[in-house]
Amino acid sequence: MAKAKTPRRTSYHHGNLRDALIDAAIQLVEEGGPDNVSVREAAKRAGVSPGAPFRHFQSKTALLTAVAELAMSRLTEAVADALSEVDSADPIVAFEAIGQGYLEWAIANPTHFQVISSRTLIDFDGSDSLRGQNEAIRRKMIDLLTQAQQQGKLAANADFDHLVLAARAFVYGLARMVVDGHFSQWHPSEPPSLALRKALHLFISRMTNLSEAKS
Amino acid sequence: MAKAKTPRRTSYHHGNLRDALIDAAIQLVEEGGPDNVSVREAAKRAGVSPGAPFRHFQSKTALLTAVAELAMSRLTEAVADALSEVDSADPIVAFEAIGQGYLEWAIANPTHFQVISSRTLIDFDGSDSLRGQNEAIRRKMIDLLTQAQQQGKLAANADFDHLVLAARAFVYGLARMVVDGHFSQWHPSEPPSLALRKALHLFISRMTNLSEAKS
DNA sequence: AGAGCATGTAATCAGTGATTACAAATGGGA
DNA sequence: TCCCATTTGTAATCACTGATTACATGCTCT
Repeated sequence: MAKAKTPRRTSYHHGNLRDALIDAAIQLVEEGGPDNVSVREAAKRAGVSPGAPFRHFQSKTALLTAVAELAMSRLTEAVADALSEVDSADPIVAFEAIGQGYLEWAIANPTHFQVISSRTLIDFDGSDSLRGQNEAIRRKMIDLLTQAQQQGKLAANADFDHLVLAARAFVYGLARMVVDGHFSQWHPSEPPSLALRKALHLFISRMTNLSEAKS
Repeated sequence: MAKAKTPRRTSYHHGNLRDALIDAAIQLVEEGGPDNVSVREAAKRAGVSPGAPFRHFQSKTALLTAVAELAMSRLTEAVADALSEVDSADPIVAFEAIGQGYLEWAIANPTHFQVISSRTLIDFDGSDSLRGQNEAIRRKMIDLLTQAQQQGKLAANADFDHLVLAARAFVYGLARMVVDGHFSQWHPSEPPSLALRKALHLFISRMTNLSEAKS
């Protein structure tokens, strides 16, 4: 899938430098995290001079933003896959599946997750793609909660905004704790990923059942 | 409180360079976040040559780790203050207060929060102070849950580890969403901090009440 | 074929973390 | 009191980074 690493090139022009740079940047991200990416190294791997990338990306941030857009697409796919594998009609099960899919993707692709959730490495707000895909997931969550409520599986006065906020914060927090290395020494005998799944299920079942929280 | 910014110095030796460097680094962190810190600039502000800091800190990471240790102490204080202001004997109220204190401190000191929760800028695992203070908070949470259970305010079979994990992930997630700028455009009319408080309260009351989650 | 534009190069800049050889000051022991 | 070892800071330097500029090349369209 990836282009040949050898930067052999016969013509003066590269032909597809933009994509080659993104590929190289992804490779660098996978090798050593976002901090491992340098424009020069990406240029070198594309077999091109250090200044060339700036014809295609205004800044390092722009290059990493392009990487983030690809990564975000993969995350969206992962979430969609997780949803499509749910064989229950229960919207709350689907809701949990989103969290599962998100979490599993983040753990399987920690460096990419770091890229898309950073706001210093990339220009999130400046990318319609990033904002759009993020918002799409959020809207899907609200849809599912709405369905759940219509099916009488959620308190009639449930506050969707707070519920979705809580769910997002929870899953995001779990993912970041993993990615940020907060589980580097993990004493409970249980493997981390299992603990995460259980914690997620605990969270979902507690937060969404009909019993009402006292204000 | 801070030393004079003017690096006027009469003697060859600085006298207190180590502390001055930490002060300068804190100042830089407050001005523009962790990425704004450079050893050279800290040295300049301390009125000293670019190489001098390396007599006191093996690396930039070591300097930022020292900053993190101070920041973590402040966080510990903030949490302790929040706890001492609780005038209820209910351990679950105290439990929520820890979350509140943590969250408020993180929001009030976003850049310091970034420093202590990073694992690339600082050497967390290598600092007894950081690990210790972190663990102390975690243990306090478990103590409170134990009390709650003894007072019959928690399910008899509540899984403390998963509950504490969930609570930490939730609060950490909220804090990071704020710090990472995930609320830069916030559509609901409600101010973010209020929404966070409500979400936290929702979380605590749902997760800790006697009703049992179905496995 | 030639004009114009997109693309890549070379040279250069300022800033970074880090290391080294050297110089200055401090303080304890004779 | 004096001297010398240790601590502490300096100066020079290295390799690397993101970024900009002036220039060279080659593709494409009329």
